[in-house]
Order: sequence, then structure tokens, then C-alpha cells
Amino acid sequence: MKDITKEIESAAAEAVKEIYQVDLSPGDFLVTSTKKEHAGDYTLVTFAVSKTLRQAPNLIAAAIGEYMQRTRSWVSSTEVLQGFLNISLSTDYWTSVLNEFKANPDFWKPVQSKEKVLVEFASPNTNKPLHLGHIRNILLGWSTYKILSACGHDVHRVQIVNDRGIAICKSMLAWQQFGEGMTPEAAGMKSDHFVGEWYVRFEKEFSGEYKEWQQTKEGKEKFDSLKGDDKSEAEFFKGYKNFYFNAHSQLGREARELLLKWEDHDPETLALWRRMNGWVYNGFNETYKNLGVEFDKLYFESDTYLLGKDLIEDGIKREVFYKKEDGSVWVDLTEYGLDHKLLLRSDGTSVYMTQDLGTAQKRYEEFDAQRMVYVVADEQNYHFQALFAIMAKLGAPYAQGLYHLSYGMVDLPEGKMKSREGTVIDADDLMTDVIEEARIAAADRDMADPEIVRRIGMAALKFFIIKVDPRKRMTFDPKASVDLQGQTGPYIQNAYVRIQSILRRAGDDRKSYEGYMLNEDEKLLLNLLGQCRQVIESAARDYSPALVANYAFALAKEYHRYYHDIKVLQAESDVAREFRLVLIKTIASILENTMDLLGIEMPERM
RNA sequence: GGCUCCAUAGCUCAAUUGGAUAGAGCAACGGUUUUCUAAACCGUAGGUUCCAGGUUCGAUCCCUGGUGGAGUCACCA
Repeated sequence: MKDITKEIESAAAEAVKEIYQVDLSPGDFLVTSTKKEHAGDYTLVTFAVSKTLRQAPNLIAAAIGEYMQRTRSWVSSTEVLQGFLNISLSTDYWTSVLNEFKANPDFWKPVQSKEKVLVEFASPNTNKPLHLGHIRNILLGWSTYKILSACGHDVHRVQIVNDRGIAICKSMLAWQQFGEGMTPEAAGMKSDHFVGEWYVRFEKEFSGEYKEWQQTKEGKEKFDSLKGDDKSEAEFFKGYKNFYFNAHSQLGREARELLLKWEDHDPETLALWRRMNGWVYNGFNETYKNLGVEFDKLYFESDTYLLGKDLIEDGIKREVFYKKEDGSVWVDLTEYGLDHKLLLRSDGTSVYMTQDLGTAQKRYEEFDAQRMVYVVADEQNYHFQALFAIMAKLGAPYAQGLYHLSYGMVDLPEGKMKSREGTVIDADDLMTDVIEEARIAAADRDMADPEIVRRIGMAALKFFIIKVDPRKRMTFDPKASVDLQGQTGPYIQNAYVRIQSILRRAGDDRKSYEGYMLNEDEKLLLNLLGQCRQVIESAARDYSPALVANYAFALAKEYHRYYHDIKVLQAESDVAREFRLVLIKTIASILENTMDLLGIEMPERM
């Protein structure tokens, strides 16, 4: 039996043809799992076909039910409630389901025609260490890669590293001026944090400089002449800060000079830039390793920031883009409900969009990917809409395969994370904290294996984040994230561990379970296991790992209940024991595999 | 202000894509262990699904209009 839902649909279509002499396709019927409070395994909903068959839904359900019981051996009983036909399936059917799981360990994997897919995620700036927002990004990217791979695709993991620009120059300048040759080793700091400190130092020095300037004659004059209607002094200077940086600031001027030198390939500047970015990469790599992720290819903005100009030239030639009098190049996206977008500055230099166009093209040429997924926060929704629209306008062959996996920002219970207020949660600190919390909990139960403790802590953190629908903004409660009970990663790990413990005791001699009359809980579990493939399919289609997380939790919950009620090793009969051993082994395998799709590792004991 | 997204139990999240009496976890209260490890299980309580209309056999889901919140509207990335 391939797909029981489809079997039910076609049986229903067949019944309708015989009883009503009406041709309906199997797709006209809706089949769902039966609600827990009703008897039955699957439910056929007949409201939708009531009009065409010119009969009340309950009568249709009764007629189809009668027909199915007569002609389908796998139907053991049916029950009609309004327009719902609840179908119970035979023991033979359920046994055959377990047989199939046992014979084909890959039964849970969707089978799709293989595509080449690129997933871009992480994509940090090199001036600061990674934080909680990056963790959500990385977990989403990683599990998207895992899920698409499980569907049979050839998936490549890439990131674009924002390694150039004014931000890193700020860190470089601060280190140059105040660092006195200090290194991460000498300071005893993780090296990306070390660089981040210099960025913070720059901002501090700059703020000081700005504050002083506000009291100077020049500052006061600016305020008086530009303040406008009813802005307070503080309000005005907050908005003026960027302009001050570019127009008046001594530190700003020096940082920009550094950027110009960098663009001029000044050897000394390049050496400093390489050195500081090297520190950052060492730190990032450690964080990635602790998160359990890796990449196939890194793109650096220092290499790609000049890309895309030939695409622009081509677009001008084909009159997809247009040039203004000042020489700047634009594209009209009003047909897509967007605005006109700048593609090249009047001085001929590129902007963010130019670079992204070029990078997409380059990746397509390098990987020949049919799909490219960008895991980027939803604050950039507009940018990606525009990017994809431009690609479509250019007629790029890969335009239809571009997808922005847009996820919501992570808030704290107190509100947004703000670096100015020091409320940003650092990625490394967070991992240390959850593992420490797991260690404390483990100490109570005499479990000190550091690798197990690490897996438990990381599971708590990862599951807490990945269980939420990516598209929605989420609240990260640090206290709740280290919770090891309830709807958590460790709860699921515990279900797996309980099974491993039973299997260890059970020994290896396998007998037959033919003839075992399974109970309702076992049907429910088999039913759940059978849904795994569809869940992963949906998760791949919607780019939503949360679906997999919620499925794994539902399965673990159902198993915990089963564990509590039903004995496996001291079962009432040999066939029962054998059936249950195969069943729970399958459950363990699905728990392990689905959690692996989320980047969560299972302990063997806990 | 324009555009986009969001609003579900005190809190954090679900809801099989329009199906039955909207479900979990946390927090609260009560119970379960000489057990295949209690990181577990069971129970009680908690809801006008932001509001008002509409579409239909049926709406948390679709449409219209409000309210509240977020994002975005740079020759930044």
C-alpha cells in the first residue's frame, strides 16, 4: 500500500461512480487524520461533493462507507458523523505498515526529482562577534540545507562575508590609535570578540567627540539653523549624527581615509585589514564549529563588490535599465508594484544591489544552481523583492528559482536587542550558558559526561529557536531557553534515550510479530510515523523547519505516553514484545533523523 | 504618510493550508515512582482567535473597513 490517503480517495471516487453514476477525480475528496476524540484512523470529508451529488453529506458518507467496507479488505469499520466518514483500518493493514518501515529504513524521506540548490546563510559583518540574531539565521539556513538534502537535492551551503567597508575601518582605526600592538592572544580574548571591542571603542571615542562638538560654536550654529520646527536638541543631534560623521568628524575623516587607502590597495592598510579580519574569522570558525555547521564556499565582499557592472551594461543596451542625465543608472520596477531603483551611482560606482546582481550571476555560473535560497532577516524584504524583480526583467534563466527565506527578528522579553544599550545577546556566551545550565541539571542525576551535557544544552537552545515559524518575529526568553522540560529539545532527546535503554536490554535475537493484534496507541504511533515524509515535504516546500520541530515533539510526546502505559520487555506475549521492539526502534530512528534535520544531536543516555 | 508583514489561554508557541468541541508547553493547583531511568505521565483551571461587517453547509485561515504593533521607504549594507 503506497499512500493510504490516495487509496481512500480513489476508493471514494469509485464508490461515487458506482452509486451515483458521477465521475469525480480522487482529488475532489478531502482525507484527513481522524480527530483523537472519535473512533477511526482516517476521515473522508464529504461536504464539498454534496452539491454535485445532490444529496446530504451524511447520506453520501454512509453510502461511501458501506461501499468501502464491502470492497476494501483494509477497512475494518466505518462510522458516519454529519458529513464526516471515519474509517478504521484493519490490523493487517497496520502490520503491513510496520513491515514496510522495517524493510525500508528510508521510508521517511521524500522522493523528489533532484535539483541543484544553493543556500546562503550566516553572512556576518566582520566588525563584531555573532549574536542571537545570527543564531536564528544559521539554524534556519542549516536545517533548510538538511531538509532539502533529505528530499534528494544537491545542496550547497554558501555565505557572503561582509568584510569590507566603513565598519571594519572603524575597528582598524581604533586598534591603530589605541591598541598599542595588542593581540587577542595577549589579551586572552576570543579573537572576534577582541576585534569587536575595538569597534565599540571607536563608537565610544566618536560619541565623545560628537558630544564635545555639540557644545562648540559650530555645533550650536548647526542646531539653530537646521533644527526645523519643534525638535529638541537631543532629537536633532541623534538624527544629525550620520551627517556629522561624514562632514565634521575628525575620527570620521580618518576612518574614511582608511577606506580610501584600502580601495587604493595601500599595502600597509591591506595588511592591517587582513590581520584583523583573520582574527575575526578564527573566532567565527570556532562559533560555527560549536554550532555544528559548516560551509561549502565563502564569498567575500572584497571580491564581489565590483561585480555586476557588466549586467548593468547589458541591461542598458537592452533598454531594461535607463541612464539619468547625471550618469546614474536606474530601473523602473513600477510594473511589480515597486519603485524606481538605483543600480549605479552617478560616479559609476556600485551599490548593494549592483553587487547582489553580480553575485547571483556568478553563483549561477559557478554552481549551475536551479534554486538559490537567501536566508536573510525580513528587514530586507523590499531589497529582495527588487532584486528578484530585476532578475526577472533581465530574463535571467535562474530568476524563477530565487527565494528569499525571510525570517523575523529576535526580540527579548524587554523588547528589541540594542547594541547601544548593551542588550545584544552574544552567540558564544549564550552557548556557554545553556551548556552550563545543562551541567547543573545533570549533576543532580549523576550524569557528568561533558559531551552528553553539551548535546543536551545545545538541543535546548536550538529547539527553542527552531520551533517557531521562521516568518514570525519571536521572543527569546533566556530563562525559558535553558528549560530542559516540556516542549523542549531535551524532552525529545529523552524519548530517544528511553528507547535506546530498552533496545540495549532487549538483545539481538529477532522473532516474528505476525499475528499480533495491535492496540490504539500503536496505531496512533504508526500513523504518526507515516506522516513524517509529508511533514518534511511541507517543510521543504514552505522552507519551514519549524514544521519538522513540531512533528518531532508530537512524536516524542506520543511515545512518552506510550512508554508510561505499555511494557515492551515484559510484554504479555512474544509477538507483542517483538512488534513493540520494531516499533520503538523505528520511532527512535525517526526522532534521530528529524532532529538531525534541525542540527540537533542525540545522546545515547541522559 | 505610502507599501509589506503580524495580532490565538497570564506568558511562549501550534492548528494537517476552508473542516468536527481551537491544541501544546511554561507558570498555578492536585495526583502518579520498590517501574524498560520521573529531563516522564495523568488531572483541574485558563479562549468573544484584536474589533465590525461580508463570502458559504462550515472561517483562526479568504474579502472589505477599522484598531494596535513591527519592518521599510539612502547615490548605506
